[in-house]
Amino acid sequence: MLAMTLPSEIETGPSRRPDQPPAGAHMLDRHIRAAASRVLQAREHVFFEGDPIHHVYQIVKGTVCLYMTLPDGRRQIVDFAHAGDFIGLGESGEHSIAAQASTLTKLRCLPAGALHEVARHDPQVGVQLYRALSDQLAAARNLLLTVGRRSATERLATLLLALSRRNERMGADPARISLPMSRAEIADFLSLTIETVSRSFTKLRQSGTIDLIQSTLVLIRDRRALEQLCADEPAAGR
Amino acid sequence: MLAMTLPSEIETGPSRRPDQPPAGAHMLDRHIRAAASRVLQAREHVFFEGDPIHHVYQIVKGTVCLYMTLPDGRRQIVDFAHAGDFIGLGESGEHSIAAQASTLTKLRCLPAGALHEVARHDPQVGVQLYRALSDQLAAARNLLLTVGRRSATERLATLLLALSRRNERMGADPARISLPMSRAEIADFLSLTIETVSRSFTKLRQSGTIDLIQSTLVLIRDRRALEQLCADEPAAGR
DNA sequence: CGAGTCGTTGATTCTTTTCAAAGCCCGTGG
DNA sequence: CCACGGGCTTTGAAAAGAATCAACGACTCG
Repeated sequence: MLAMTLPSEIETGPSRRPDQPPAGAHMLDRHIRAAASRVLQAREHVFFEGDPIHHVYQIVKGTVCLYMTLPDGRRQIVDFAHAGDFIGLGESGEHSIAAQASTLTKLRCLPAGALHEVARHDPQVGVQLYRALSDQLAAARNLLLTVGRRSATERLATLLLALSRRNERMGADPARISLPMSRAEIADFLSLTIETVSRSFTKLRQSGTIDLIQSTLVLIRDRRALEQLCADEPAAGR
Repeated sequence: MLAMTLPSEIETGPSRRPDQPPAGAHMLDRHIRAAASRVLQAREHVFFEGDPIHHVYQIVKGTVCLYMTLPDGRRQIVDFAHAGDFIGLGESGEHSIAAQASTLTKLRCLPAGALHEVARHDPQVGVQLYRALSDQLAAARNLLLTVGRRSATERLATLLLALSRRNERMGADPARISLPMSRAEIADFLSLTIETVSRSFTKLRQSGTIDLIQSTLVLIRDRRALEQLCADEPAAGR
């Protein structure tokens, strides 16, 4: 198992500036900066179901899909992790889910033991991890609602709108969505088949809701219609 | 394993008694014991989607279902909370899900602010809440796999086996399952209709896998068959 | 005992899956 | 530079599974 990082080692991070705040507000950032990083090609795995847990990872760049499988091969993607997100949080012993890069991805590797040790001593870090976990719980439950109760087209609309909103938050064009995942991944995320995903794209295109510039590049033409389909919030004052 | 709590900070809690144990191991329990409790009849709500967050609750007795709804009324139950479980963890601002008692239920009410304050000062408590949240995340993802990728009968088998295993953990008869929820709740949990749930029960009964003593009391006759249907673990050495 | 809720069963419809094949995009190699 | 091959995506037709619509039965509570 991994020993606690010594304070001196914390300083290792590249590009630290001396004007740091007094409290532990950025302790986590520091540890992350000090961590080893790892680059994965699309389709490479970060870890598999059942692997012993060594690290918690933070996505620096790219998209990672987290999935579970049944023995007969049926697969359910339970989350897509994007830049900034943590994966492997809250697990102990061995991984209960697998993580696979969807695109070229860069990760920071945080030794799990050390991270939890830090969290134990530094409430700030603990709170940060707690929040991250809460967000993942909320995401899982939202996906559950989508998969359990929405139709195929509604599911796709929900995904597109989520990606659009993500663009918005990141300062990118919310009407132009570059899909970081394949049809197969979308299918396994939305609990559909690739054929149904494809047909749903076609339906949205034919209804004028979206444009498909390429199979991986979507333009939202009618956001209202998309929101109507998701119907997650009574889309009132927007 | 766990870091020592700072003795001075432990003293902060309200209604502290002098016979406290040395470590923070029972801090959370104590706060819980000191908390107000609340009794709800079946179908009463603990809180609704959108309610401001005042408390985190721990179930003392009974079963609470947590659900989300779409504006048109479609409902997805995302979890059933049983005795010992926390509900309302990880939320902030207002509740994103609703909580409704399935049976006569007793809760302990923990003021959310105070609890988080304690967690901030006492890593033991923080870790406990973190674990509870991790468990909920794992549960949500498992349910996602079930709902997304299993057939109707498999879903029901998965639920029955989960309840059976829960009995096992609690020292009750794993072959005798007393369902604390209605068909409608099972349907909304497994993303089916009540008719399909009923038909799945019938199928399991007719295949000799279970007995239905009453609509709410199930006897497992062929556990192997049930495990086969779930196929969550290669059911090898069991 | 009657009303009402909850659960089961049946017939039909609908959505999605499955099976099958063609089209498209892209990189490779001639 | 263009032809070829392979994977990914789209489209079509048929089949399966679950939902819907409808009615009946069972249990519970006044």
